[in-house]
Amino acid sequence: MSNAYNRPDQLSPELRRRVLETARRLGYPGPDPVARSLRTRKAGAVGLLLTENLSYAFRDPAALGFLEGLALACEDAGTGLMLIPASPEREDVAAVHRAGVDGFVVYSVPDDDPHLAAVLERPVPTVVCDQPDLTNVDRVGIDDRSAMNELARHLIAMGHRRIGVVCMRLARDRNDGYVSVDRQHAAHFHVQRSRLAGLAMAFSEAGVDWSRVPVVERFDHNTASGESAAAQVLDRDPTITALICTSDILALGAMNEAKRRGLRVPEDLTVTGFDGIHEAERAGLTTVRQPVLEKGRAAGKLLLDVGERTRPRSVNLSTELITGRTASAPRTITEERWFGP
Amino acid sequence: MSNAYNRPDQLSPELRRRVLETARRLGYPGPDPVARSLRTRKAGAVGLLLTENLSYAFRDPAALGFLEGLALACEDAGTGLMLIPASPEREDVAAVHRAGVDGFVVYSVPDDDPHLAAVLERPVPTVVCDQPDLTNVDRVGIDDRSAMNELARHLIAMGHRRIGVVCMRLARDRNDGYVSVDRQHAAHFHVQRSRLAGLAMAFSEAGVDWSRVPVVERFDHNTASGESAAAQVLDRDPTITALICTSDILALGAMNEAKRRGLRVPEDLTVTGFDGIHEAERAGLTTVRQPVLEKGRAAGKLLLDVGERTRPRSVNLSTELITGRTASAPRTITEERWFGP
DNA sequence: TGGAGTGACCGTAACGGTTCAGAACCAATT
DNA sequence: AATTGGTTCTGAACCGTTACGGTCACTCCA
Repeated sequence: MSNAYNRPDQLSPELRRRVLETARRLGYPGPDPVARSLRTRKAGAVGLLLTENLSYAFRDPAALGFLEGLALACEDAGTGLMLIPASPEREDVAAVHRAGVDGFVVYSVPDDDPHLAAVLERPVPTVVCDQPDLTNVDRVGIDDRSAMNELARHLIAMGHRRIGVVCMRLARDRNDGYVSVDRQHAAHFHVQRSRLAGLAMAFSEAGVDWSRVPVVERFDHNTASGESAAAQVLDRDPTITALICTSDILALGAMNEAKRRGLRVPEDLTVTGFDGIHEAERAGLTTVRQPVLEKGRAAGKLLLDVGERTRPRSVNLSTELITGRTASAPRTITEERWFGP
Repeated sequence: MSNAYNRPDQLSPELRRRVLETARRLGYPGPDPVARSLRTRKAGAVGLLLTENLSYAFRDPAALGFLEGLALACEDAGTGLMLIPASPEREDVAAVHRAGVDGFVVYSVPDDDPHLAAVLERPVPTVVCDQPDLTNVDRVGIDDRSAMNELARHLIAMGHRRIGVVCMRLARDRNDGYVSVDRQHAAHFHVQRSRLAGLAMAFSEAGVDWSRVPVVERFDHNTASGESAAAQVLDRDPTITALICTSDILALGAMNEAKRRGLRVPEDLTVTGFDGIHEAERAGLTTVRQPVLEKGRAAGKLLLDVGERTRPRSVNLSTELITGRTASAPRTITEERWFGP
C-alpha cells in the first residue's frame, strides 16, 4: 500500500493500478501525514518561536524581514514553517509541547522566557537568532556591541558629548522610564544590553561619565514610544546634542518629537537609529544596517542543514554604518569644548 | 504515564511525582507531539496555502494584513499556523500531502491551481479566501464586482468616459500586455475577473464601448509593473482621463509614471486603486478599502469554529469607497460633453 | 462480616503509516 | 533435478501516544 503511493518502482504497474483503484473506490484519502511523521520521525516543518504578540512580527519591519528570510529558506528546502502561538501574556507552554516540528527557530526572546525553556527541553535541534546568547545552542546574530560602538565613535568624532539614549525593553517587566546602570547590566535582553554596553564603552573612553547619561526604556516598540521617550529625555536634559536610539522605529518617533518641539534635525539635535529598515532609509536616518533577511535565511539554513553536526555553531553577520542626514556636529561644539563635556 | 503529564487529577500526587521522577532519570523528553496527534486526531495547527512565492506574502501589504489577521485568530485559539511551501514554479504538491494540520486556509489562488486540488482531496475542513469561488467550500471575501462598480460610478459621475485599466495577472501564464475581452471572461483569478466585470458593467451602462477600453495586465505585482503598465496605456491612448488600477500597488506605480510624464494627478489624470493599504492612504489615493485584517481573522475563525457544521458557509465583508485626492472631474469635461464620449 | 461502592492504578488495543524480513514465484544456471 | 539468483508480493513489527475497561484495595453501611 505504502509502496503504491511512494515507491512505484517497487511493484508491478499492474498491482499498483489495482491498489490505487480499490483505494479510490473505498474513498481512501491518501496516506495520513501524521502517521507518516510518527513512523519516519520527520515532521517536515520547523517551528518559529517569537514570544511576542504574533501581530508584532507582521508590523515590525525588522522582524518581518527576518520572517521573510526564514520563510525563503524553508521554501527552498520544501519545509513548512509553523508559527507557534506563544504570546508573552500566556505562560502556557503547551503550544510548544504540541508542535509537531523537526526543530525550532527562536527569534529574539528574553533569556528567562518559559517558552524558550520548553523548546530547549524538546529533543530537536534549535537555532536562536539574536538572543539570548546560549552556549551549546546554534546561534545567528550580529555583533551588537561593536556595531553600536562604531556608531558611538562616529558621533564622538563629530564632537558629541552630551547625549541621551532611548532603548527598547530590557526585561519582561514593563519599565517605561529611566534605567539605572544596574538594570542595564541585568537586562534579560542580550541585544539591548550589548548595544548599551557598546555605547557605554565608547563614551567612557571619550571621557563621558556613563552613569550620568540619561537612558530611557520603553516596553512597547513603536513610534509613539520613541516620541514619549524622546520627550522624557529632552524635558529633563534639554542641553543634549544627540539622541541615540537602539532601533529605527524609536528613532523615527524621536524625530517626530523633535519636530514637534521645533528642533531641527540634525542642526539642533542629532538622532540615530539601529536596524536599517526601509522607512529609515527614506527618512535619511543615520543608523546601523543589519542584514535582517539574511539572518532569517541563515537561521533556516543552519537548522535544516543536516550535514555538519558539530554543534554548537555560531554565525555572525556583518553590519554597516549608514551615515544619513540626521547626524552632524553639534552646533555648540566650540562652546562645549571650552567648558568641557 | 500519559496521565502524569496531562491529567494530574487522575492519579495521586505521590505516584505522579514518582512517575515524573523516573521519567526525568531516564531522560524522557515528554510526550511526543506527533504520536499524540496521531492518537487524538488533532494536529493543533492549520495550514496556509498561498501559491505564490512566500516572500510575496511578506511584501504585499494586503496579503500581509490578511496574514496578520489569520495569525491573530490562530493565536487566540492557541493553534499553530503553518506556512505551506508551495511556490508557483514547483508543481510538486507533496508539501500539501505532508502537512500535519487540522485544516487549510487558502488565500487567493487561481481556480486551476494543483495545490488547491491537493488540499481539497485532504479530508480536513478548508476555507478559501477571495478566490477561487467554489461551491461546497467555506469562503471569506468581499463583493469585488459591486465594490469596483461603485468606484466606476463615482468616476462616471465625475464625467470620465475615456479610461484605461491596469489589472493584476488573470491566469497562471504570464501575459504582460493588452487583454482581450475573451481573456477577461476566461480569467482564472476570480477576483480580477469580478473587478473588471464591475467596471465593464458600469461603463457600458454609461454608454462606453467596453471592448474598446484598453485593459493592460501585469504578471508581477509591484510598483514597477504599475509604472510600465501605465506607460503602455498612455503611450497608446494619451487622451484618457482616468486610469483605473485593480490594486493600490499598481496605482502607486501608475502615479509615479504620471509624474514622470509631467502629468498632474488628478488635474491631468485621475488615478484610482483598490485595497486601501496604508501607503495608499498616505498618498491620498482614491480607492476601495477592504478589511484585509478582518478577512484573515474571519477565515481563521471560520476554520476553527468547531460548532456550526452546516457547510458551506460564506462570509462577505463590506468595503468602503475612499475618495482621496487622486480623482477629480476631467479637465476636458465640457469639451467631451460637447463631442460625446 | 459480607457486599456494594469508590477511587487509584495498570494493561492493552488501537491510531495509520513505513520498513523489512522472508515467502512465493519464475527463470536461468550447474 | 537441484541450486542459485532475482523480482514481486505479503505479513508482521514498530513508531509513541491516548482511551478504555478491568483489577485491586479499601471504605462504608447494613
